[in-house]
Amino acid sequence: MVVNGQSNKPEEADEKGIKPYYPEVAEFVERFAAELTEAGMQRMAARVFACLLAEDSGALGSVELAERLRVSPAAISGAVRYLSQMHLVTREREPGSRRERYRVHADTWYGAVADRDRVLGRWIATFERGVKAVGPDTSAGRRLAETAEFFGFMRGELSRMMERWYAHRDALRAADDGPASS
Amino acid sequence: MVVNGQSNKPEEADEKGIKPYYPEVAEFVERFAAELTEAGMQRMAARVFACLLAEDSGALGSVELAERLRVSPAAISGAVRYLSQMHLVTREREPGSRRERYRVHADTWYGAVADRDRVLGRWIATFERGVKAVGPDTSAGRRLAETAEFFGFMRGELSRMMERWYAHRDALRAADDGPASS
DNA sequence: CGCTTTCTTCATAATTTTGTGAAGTTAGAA
DNA sequence: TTCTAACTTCACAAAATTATGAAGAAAGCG
Repeated sequence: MVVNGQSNKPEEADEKGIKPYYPEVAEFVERFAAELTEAGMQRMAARVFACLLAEDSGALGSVELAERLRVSPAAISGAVRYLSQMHLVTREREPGSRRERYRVHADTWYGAVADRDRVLGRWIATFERGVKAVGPDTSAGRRLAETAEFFGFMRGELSRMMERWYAHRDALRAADDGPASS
Repeated sequence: MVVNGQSNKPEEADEKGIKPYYPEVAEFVERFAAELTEAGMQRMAARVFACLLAEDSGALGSVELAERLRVSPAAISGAVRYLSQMHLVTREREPGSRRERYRVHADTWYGAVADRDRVLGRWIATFERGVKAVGPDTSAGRRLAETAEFFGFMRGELSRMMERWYAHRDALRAADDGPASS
């Protein structure tokens, strides 16, 4: 039986040409997961997410995730539920297989921003109630009203920002694909 | 000795004209705190922050916060440390008094955005290491590089967004102050 | 039609976070 | 100088989160 699994070697496939799960990759995964955790994401969810980001295929099943993160497969389930609620990961199932795979998309961040949009909506509603509670003509009322206004502004800006990002990204890709055209 | 303090009445100042800590205000505080918690903020910190937002003066000492939140003053300390690291609250001390007060600013959000800026910086660095770890010519490497690019883009956009916000806000204020000029 | 694989759910255990009271520290007041 | 008011730190208790193994369910395979 494996006692503590502290192997410092790749899990499998030493010389396949495809980079397996080397220690440096694990280091990236754990570091970014820690940063996400610090920013408020659940720890396990952060680890799963980082792990998927660093995976060539961008998708893994729960068994593979459990192996890489040295954690029981059951622990993956809750993490994935959280991530899919956040629209950071989607579930997919290859036809003809029971096995589910969890995938990060190239434009994962679109989902995250869309989610932020809904969150902002709730916050704005809460602030509007708050203004009523403290009274609109008080200092606190003005502060809360302005905060609601700020979030509303942000919400509008966010979608436009995403449009600009896509334009920016496409420009980058064009530059990468055909720099020899000059 | 007070046994459980479950009073449903304002803490003080019933008819002073200034609205004290009415139940509706507490409700706003708890609701918004819950939403912030859900978004990843520590619970106690969220409650303190919401409480300050709903306070007319925008500033309170730890004893007052402890009263309003029905919590021991010691619990305030950690929450405030967290909030000031986040640049959501600043400490101030009236000259000639030992008492510290914790304040939210009118433009609290500027600090939050500035903080986000630093966080994004760390993330970008982490992603650049990640690209090295998986290899720049792999799918994962391209995904990580693009993610770093995305965060860099966001970082730039954020500061411009804040400028637009201030312009927007000033326009609103002008409209509020002098709508009779037509 | 039952076996195997894979995910989920559940109860429980372990860990981490959060809250508390008490003691310590510091600044101003008498 | 000594006292008081206020915050902080510390050790420990309470609560919440997270991880686990086992049992259950669902889809394909033989």
